[in-house]
Amino acid sequence: MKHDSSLPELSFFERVYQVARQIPLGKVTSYGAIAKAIGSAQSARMVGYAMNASHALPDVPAHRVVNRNGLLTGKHHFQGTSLMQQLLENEGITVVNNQIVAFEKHFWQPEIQR
DNA sequence: AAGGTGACCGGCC
DNA sequence: TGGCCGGCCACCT
Repeated sequence: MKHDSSLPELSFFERVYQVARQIPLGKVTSYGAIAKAIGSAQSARMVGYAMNASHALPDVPAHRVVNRNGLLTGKHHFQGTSLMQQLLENEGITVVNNQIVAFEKHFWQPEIQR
């Protein structure tokens, strides 16, 4: 039978964006943490892919997503050579050699989505 | 239309 | 210390 009252499932990308939009100003998280939060812990790579596609979307703070070591691995996907770093520094985060200083202190742990 | 390719991560030498 | 590998899955030829 048709029990089709279920809501349309959000796509993988949409779930990524849903989490990313929650990252508070002045905080950062990692690709892997987002992957885990949407129940797809081993798909960190796809999170990176999704961030790449988030370019045009409003309210997706892609600059607040870095790799597990606090390295700005996505910086080359922003315009200019240091835009990502500057956006972060505007929010009070210090970056040296593409690495966030006191990373743990700024890390924001996404809540598990359900 | 099948296969290569990632803004990754954890595990393993 | 550093490199490789497998897993994941949407895009792009």
